[in-house]
Amino acid sequence: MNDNLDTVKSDLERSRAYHHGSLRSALIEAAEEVIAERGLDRFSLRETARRAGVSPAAPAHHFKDVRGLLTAIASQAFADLADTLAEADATAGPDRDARIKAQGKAYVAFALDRPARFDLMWRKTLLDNDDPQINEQGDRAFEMLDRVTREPGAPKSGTSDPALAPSIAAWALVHGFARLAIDGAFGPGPEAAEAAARSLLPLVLDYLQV
Amino acid sequence: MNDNLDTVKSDLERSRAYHHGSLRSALIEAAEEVIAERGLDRFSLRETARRAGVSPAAPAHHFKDVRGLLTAIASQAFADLADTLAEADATAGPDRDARIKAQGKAYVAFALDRPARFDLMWRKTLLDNDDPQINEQGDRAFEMLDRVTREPGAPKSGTSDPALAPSIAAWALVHGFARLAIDGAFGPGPEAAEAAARSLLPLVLDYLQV
DNA sequence: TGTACATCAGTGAACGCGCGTTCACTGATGTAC
DNA sequence: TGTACATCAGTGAACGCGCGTTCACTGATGTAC
Repeated sequence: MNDNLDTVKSDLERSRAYHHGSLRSALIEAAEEVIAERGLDRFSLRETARRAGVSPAAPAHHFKDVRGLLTAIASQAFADLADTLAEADATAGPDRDARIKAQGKAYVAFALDRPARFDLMWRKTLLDNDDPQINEQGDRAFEMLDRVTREPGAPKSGTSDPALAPSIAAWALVHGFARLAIDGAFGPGPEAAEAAARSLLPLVLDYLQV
Repeated sequence: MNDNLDTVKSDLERSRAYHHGSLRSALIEAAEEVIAERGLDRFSLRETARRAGVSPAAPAHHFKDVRGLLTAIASQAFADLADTLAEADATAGPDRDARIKAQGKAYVAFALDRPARFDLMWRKTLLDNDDPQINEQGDRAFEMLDRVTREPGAPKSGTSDPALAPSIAAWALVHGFARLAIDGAFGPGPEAAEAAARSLLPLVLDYLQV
């Protein structure tokens, strides 16, 4: 208990310290904030450093460059997505159709919850596509969907086109719905997107017959 | 005939002329080239002017600002999309299911044909969303899909959720497929995207039962 | 326990860059008479 | 058909901006003895 108290420093103390202590995660947090507020197009590393209360040269000690920071964020986002889908699946009970729908709703909810971060996940030109982590986490997320959706009877890990088709169909449907909602096709602002996800998505999912 | 010959100038002559004659459309063409080559994130008005062989101040005589130029391009793109869908629909014959599938394939083909332009159409932060033209053409494109897909028997222009659901399902499916393909989810490069559209998309469309 | 020293994680100033837009201008075009 | 003149569509230089990254540096931390 005393140990704990001793190592916990106030924000003030931490801000005064020459060494930040957890700058890496603070930068990630600040960057997500910047993206959420200004959008991916107006993201900047300098602004991120400013928010973290640190000089513009500081991030270089934790990330190779701006692309490295963004890749770390996207990688974590894919990991979160995979976890979210796994949890939705587990909560949905045993019925296959219910599990697919639960994952679909969770996918859209994930996207709408933090749309700017969802943008980043797919803006490949800004990311280091050779990073092993981001690819691993991306695969993990798709595999969650694929495991339930795959045609019953198809080999578990078949990668031929026919075996993939139903999973891709489900993925495309929810991905497209999320994108359209985020991009304002159902009306401007996050409210319209949320409303569409609430009232329209359940109906839409009924037209997917896998 | 002579009239024609007299008014046709060689590229050289035109490039020398103080007045360009058709700078507006030349700028649009150059801008699409820049976007296609460098991607939307690295688009610039100055580079566009450079390609059109004109000073950086020239575009201001034809477009209010960079956003105006991009909006004009996106607006034209939506018009093209609507036309493309209409043509696919007309060519597909009378069968409803065939028409829906034809439009779906045309939608994806349109997106993959010029992915950077497709990006622009949905990058709302870069566009003037109050522009009446872009909204009109966007609506026109969706209505093409909606006209075939709408539940048989539902009122032609019902805008209630249940009436929209099948059309939105179709739209989301093809939009999501196109986005995933463009963003490299089926493999890197345009070849992988084209291959997926060829071999996977027809199978995927079978899981949509509207 | 105290000290010397290597390493680590910051600073802040400076770099060069390309951008969108504005400005006063000028050459070309079109129109009224 | 010719001329005066307004309008149009360009020029090119300059503006201020914010950016990512590099540099030599320094203060703090941790470790070997």
